[in-house]
Amino acid sequence: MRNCHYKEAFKRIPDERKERILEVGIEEFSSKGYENANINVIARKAGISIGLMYKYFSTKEDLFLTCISKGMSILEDALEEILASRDKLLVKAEKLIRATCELSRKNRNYIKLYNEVTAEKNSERATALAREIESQTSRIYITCIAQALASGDVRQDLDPRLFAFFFDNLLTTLQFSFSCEYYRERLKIYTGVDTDGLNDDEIVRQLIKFIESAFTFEK
Amino acid sequence: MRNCHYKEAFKRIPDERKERILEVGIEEFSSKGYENANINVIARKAGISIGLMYKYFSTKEDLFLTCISKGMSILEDALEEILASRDKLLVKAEKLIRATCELSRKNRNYIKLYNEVTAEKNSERATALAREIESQTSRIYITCIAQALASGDVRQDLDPRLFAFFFDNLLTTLQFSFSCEYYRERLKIYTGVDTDGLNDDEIVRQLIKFIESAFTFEK
Amino acid sequence: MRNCHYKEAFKRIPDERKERILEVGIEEFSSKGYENANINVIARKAGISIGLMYKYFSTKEDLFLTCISKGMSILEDALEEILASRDKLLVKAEKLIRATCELSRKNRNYIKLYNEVTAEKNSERATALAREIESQTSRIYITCIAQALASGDVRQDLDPRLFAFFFDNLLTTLQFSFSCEYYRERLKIYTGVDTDGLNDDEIVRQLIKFIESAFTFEK
Amino acid sequence: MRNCHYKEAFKRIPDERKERILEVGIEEFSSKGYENANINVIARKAGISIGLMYKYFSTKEDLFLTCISKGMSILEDALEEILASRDKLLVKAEKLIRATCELSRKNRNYIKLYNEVTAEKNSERATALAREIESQTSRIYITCIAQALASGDVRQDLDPRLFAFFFDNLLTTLQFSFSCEYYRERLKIYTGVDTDGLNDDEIVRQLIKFIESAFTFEK
DNA sequence: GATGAATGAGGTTTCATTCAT
DNA sequence: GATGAATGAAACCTCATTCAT
Repeated sequence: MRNCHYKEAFKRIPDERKERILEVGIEEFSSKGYENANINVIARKAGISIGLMYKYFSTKEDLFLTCISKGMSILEDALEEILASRDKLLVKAEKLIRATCELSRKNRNYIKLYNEVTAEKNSERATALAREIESQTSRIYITCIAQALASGDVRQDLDPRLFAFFFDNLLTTLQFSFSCEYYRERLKIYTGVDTDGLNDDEIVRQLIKFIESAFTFEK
Repeated sequence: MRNCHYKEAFKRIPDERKERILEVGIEEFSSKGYENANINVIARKAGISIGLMYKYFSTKEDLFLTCISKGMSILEDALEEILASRDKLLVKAEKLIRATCELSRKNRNYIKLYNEVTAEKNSERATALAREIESQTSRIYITCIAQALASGDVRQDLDPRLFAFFFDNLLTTLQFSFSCEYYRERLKIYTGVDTDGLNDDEIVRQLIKFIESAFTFEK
Repeated sequence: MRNCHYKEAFKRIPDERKERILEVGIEEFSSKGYENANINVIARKAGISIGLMYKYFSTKEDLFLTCISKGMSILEDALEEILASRDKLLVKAEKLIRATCELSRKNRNYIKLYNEVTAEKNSERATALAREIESQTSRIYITCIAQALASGDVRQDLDPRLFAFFFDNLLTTLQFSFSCEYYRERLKIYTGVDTDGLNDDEIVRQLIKFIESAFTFEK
Repeated sequence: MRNCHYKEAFKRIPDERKERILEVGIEEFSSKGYENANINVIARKAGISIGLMYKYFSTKEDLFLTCISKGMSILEDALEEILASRDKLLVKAEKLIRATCELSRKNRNYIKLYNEVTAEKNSERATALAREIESQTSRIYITCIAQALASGDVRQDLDPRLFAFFFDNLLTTLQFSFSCEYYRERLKIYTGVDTDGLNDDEIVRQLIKFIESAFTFEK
């Protein structure tokens, strides 16, 4: 995440206030969606005046983008730590899946915000956001798999880019399935169990099985 | 999809007009999102008065839901035909993946509409929509895998419900990756190639590999 | 009531249908008020098409006026019978009061309609309505009192017109107090008892006392 | 009148502006009725934007209720002053009648607003309004008559509650007869004279006679 | 820097009335 | 005579943004 969507003034205020504004913003945007979120309400809940809000952010959109920056980098950081380890691919994968479950339970707001972003209709904004959010993670995923390929740890005819893509697709939907209303109900329909009542271990185990050798005869 | 969200009057009009209204509605909702879609614009583009629109649908939301019903049942029908075949699981899977690619290219609007639905923030509506949209498909997926399990075609320690879930997750994100702005850019970031320039065959082949024996040593 | 507000076509239809249309109209106008009544709904409830409604009445207002004509003449008829009798004034008054109570309990709709009319804001319409509705009754009241005056039955220094006016004021508010929501609650506040639980006899007796010699020393 | 129907922001503005908004509102509501009054017009005439109007009042209804509060308390205050005096009952009554005439001529808008309220069709709102508006006045009227009863100033077999009710009925209709279109024409029909041309003294004198010993033989 | 009062365009929804069949 | 589909003006209300203090 490089682009910065706040004004100079926002940089100068105490971290605590920064934090409060963005937390309230994330809460509002993630629970109501971009259109239904109300910037006047966000200002009030954050304990600052609406005038000051506009000293910090030029538009509602900029506030939204700054909230996203914060939310996404928190999510990224958690996963990148794991990706940076020297574990073998499947071990990393398992750790990532487990971390994804935990992260989703703890940070529903951030995930919902991410979900909101993925539904962006405006082409320009969507493209810019995808670049901001997905570039780094994708690079790391691809590198990991490429390394596994080089060291002969995985089948040689796989395409690292597409496999990284598929794997991230699974993690992404898993996140949503823990956090976002529609996906939560969908998971419940598939498993027959409420998301909150699900056993993470079982999901991790099955997902590992799935990517390890889904739909193949048992050996 | 059972629930019906239009009024009696809508049932009585010629199919051609029904079609036009819903097509325009789907175009508007999928390109701008629910909040930014404008019913007056939809009415005008569909060539009817706004008053008549309200003779057909009680609220903007009902029009939206009817658009969704139409869009989703078209998508479902295409996939269920394949699911009903007597092919072996992996063959079915391949057909499904290929059909998903084609469907997504041809019906971007419907997929975008589905994507809009998955981002629904209102808990009640999200739950109701998930039930309407996911119930039948999930049941079929689960049944297919359960049958494969019974006939020994797949590894015996998999959970049919979770595997169906994971597989559908892959199809869903694949759909989005062909149709929705954010996901399209994300796919481009992963593959390095613009979605329109992608070779479906390669994606199908790699995805089959992925679910067949992802992350396992080549034999 | 002389003026007629319906079209030729309305005259020609069977009485039963006339009756039904006006009854439904009275029900709708009296329960929702003129503005909130919906002529399309009235047509549907009366079992005729809206097109036909406009064959019978040029405008919503004309339907309203015709409903009023019907409602008011029913109320008038009941009272005029009493007024036409040869009883002495106080006897007539008592009969009128008692009849008013009964009438109000039985014909809440008509009274509410009358109440709606008395709140008419448009000066022209208000004037025309008052003339249509009040002329005859007022004339009879005045005549009665003038006759009582001539025969020495009442104090000689009263003005028949004003006394008729005051007396009718009391009857009118009494009607409203039995039928119209606001006035019903107001009566409850004054008496401490719900209108439905009130004893008509007591009201009649007290009202007779009131007009007979209110606020004077007992002899 | 206790309940408050405006927002905090309305409390904070200068009295002059408060006054202007409510005066314009009362003018609009009383001349057109609740349904036909237009808040955008009220805002424009009051010299404020519609947005600001909604900062002061949550809904059209709340603006209406606040207008009523103002109008009714002005009317109440004028009468309560008289009621609080130590005059004998008939003296008080005469003062009240005379004040009612004057008040009605000077405050036609307020009376018309009150008239609008008395025609409220919605049961809940009607009940709430009656309680807000009638409770205090009724209590005072009843007390006055009860005191007169205790001191032997009036006939001993009257019911204070009903007599208060009847007396207030006369004052209420008198008010309407000076202010509201329908009632004005009705008064003209009864008296033969236009309301504006009426001599208040004569009305006061006759009404006092009416309540003092209506319909009784002269002694 | 900080405030919050003020703006006003724009969207959803209603319903009296028309008119082709 | 009878139908009811169709019209479209108009009203309430929201909220991003500005700016005087």
